[in-house]
Amino acid sequence: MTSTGPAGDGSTESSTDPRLPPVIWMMPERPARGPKPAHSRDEIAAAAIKIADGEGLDAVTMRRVAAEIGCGTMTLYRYVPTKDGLFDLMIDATAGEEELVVRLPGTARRSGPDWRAGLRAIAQAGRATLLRHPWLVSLQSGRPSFGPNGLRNLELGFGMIDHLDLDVDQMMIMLNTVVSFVRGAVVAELAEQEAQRRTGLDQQQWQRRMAPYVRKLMDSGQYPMFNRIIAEAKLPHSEGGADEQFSLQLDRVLDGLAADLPAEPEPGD
Amino acid sequence: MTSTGPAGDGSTESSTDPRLPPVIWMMPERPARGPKPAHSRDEIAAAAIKIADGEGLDAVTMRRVAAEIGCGTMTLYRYVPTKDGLFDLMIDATAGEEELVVRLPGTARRSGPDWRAGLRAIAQAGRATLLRHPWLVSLQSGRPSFGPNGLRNLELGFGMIDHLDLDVDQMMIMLNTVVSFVRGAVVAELAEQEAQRRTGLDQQQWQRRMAPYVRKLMDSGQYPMFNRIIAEAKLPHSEGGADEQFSLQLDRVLDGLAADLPAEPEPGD
DNA sequence: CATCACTAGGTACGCTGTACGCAGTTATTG
DNA sequence: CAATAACTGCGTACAGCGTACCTAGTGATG
Repeated sequence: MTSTGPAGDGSTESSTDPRLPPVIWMMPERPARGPKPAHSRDEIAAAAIKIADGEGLDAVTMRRVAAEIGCGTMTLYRYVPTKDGLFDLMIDATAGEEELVVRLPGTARRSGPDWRAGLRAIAQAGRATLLRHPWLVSLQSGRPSFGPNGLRNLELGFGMIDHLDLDVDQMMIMLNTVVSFVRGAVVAELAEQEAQRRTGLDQQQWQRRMAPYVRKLMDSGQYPMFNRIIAEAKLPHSEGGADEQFSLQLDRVLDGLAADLPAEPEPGD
Repeated sequence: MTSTGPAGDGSTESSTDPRLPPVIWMMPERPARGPKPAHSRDEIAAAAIKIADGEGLDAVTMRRVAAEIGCGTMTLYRYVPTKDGLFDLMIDATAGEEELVVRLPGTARRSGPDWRAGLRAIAQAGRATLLRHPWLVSLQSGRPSFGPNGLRNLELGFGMIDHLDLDVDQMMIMLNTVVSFVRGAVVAELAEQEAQRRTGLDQQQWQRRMAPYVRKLMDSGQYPMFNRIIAEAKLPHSEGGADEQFSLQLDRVLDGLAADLPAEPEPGD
């Protein structure tokens, strides 16, 4: 029933069970001895990302990635312990794309960078990355990223608010709120185009397929709000509007965070 | 290279291409003629959800679901056009779990329900559902839900803020901000346990596998913030604390939304 | 009762992730 | 310098996936 395995409940558990796939970041990129690997993690991640960007996450198969970098399928397993390890590589590579060196002049609280501008930069960079790589959301949902680039970003993020003298839990709340909002907002933005990618349809075809259903719903008269949305909503159709809408919503979230900070010392001299 | 198919670029596009998988909600649940189907959509969705809850989304295969309801594998395709259609059924079934009939006494703005309490109820219900079904996030990322239950919730949501006399775009911004935040927040909450589910490990095993890597990172001295998080953070370990933290963050988001509303007419008589 | 649209389900195909084993290559060691 | 051990590269093979296609049975309608 449970289908977890035929036997072996693993009664004797050593500290590091060799049966478990290892964390990829624990393995050295260059072997201590033996020939130099023909490929690098960056190259592999770039190839996988290129495929995912162009053909969707489902197109990222071990065979496909191996072909992309020009090696045998099983050779890939010399670089990556499992397919999830490949995903870890992709996640961390996208984390490396974000340029978060927003070392702004610290003017506001205490002495330090402008935390609001810092979080804003994190949010904008995160949104840009997620929009550039629509598949990232589904990968990030379900695995914390502890690769070198992810860790660097984490350090930068906490550095943005370090001078506020909050305890770690409060800092995590601030950052998590922003990151959560960004992820959720991008999910909404991507919902349409991601759906059409999964089914392999372009915008025209997707609308063509949905149109009869949408019309049926509107004619039923049961969904007045839905009718208004279809008839009146301008948001989903304007391209540049999304940036502005995101920015506005982000300001609301930052307002909320600012209101939750302990009373700011009087700025006046 | 593209491997999209051997031939047939589909040059002649009729208005409704029969090659496209149909929208499941367009197909009648009961056939007009012929024998009554042995199973219902609700039953199939419930079976799939049960499997996903218990064994993870990867365990939801057509064969497995068919076995669960006691029919042949291909029989399932009599009820569902494709596996994505099964996912649509699961999504809408979870939408049906949410009890949003929070018809509160309208006291605040104009005459209507308390929009803040309404959005709060939506957020709490959404979070509860997502926590009850960890796999839901990855399904929702990438497909808008237009099933009957989803539409009902959409109508209820817009109904919560209808009396505020906003235009449709502004209403969508409000609702999307809340929904986005909820989804993102739950993703953060679920990250840990979802990761361990994907790899089939329990909390103990996951920590055991990560422990050497975490220790290495801490000993490297390169990540001071990471060190502080591991050493000082109490949040991830306290169970009931998550509810409270979510509630606090949600209040921040709602504060931001309230601040963005047009000036409220003076409540004083 | 005959008809025929429908349901149920078996078989088969191309695809996936990956376990395993073998040959070739190179940094270290005697 | 030669031997060795550790490593890379990769072909084969297998179980499991989604699902196209086909056959047989069934029950409401005429």
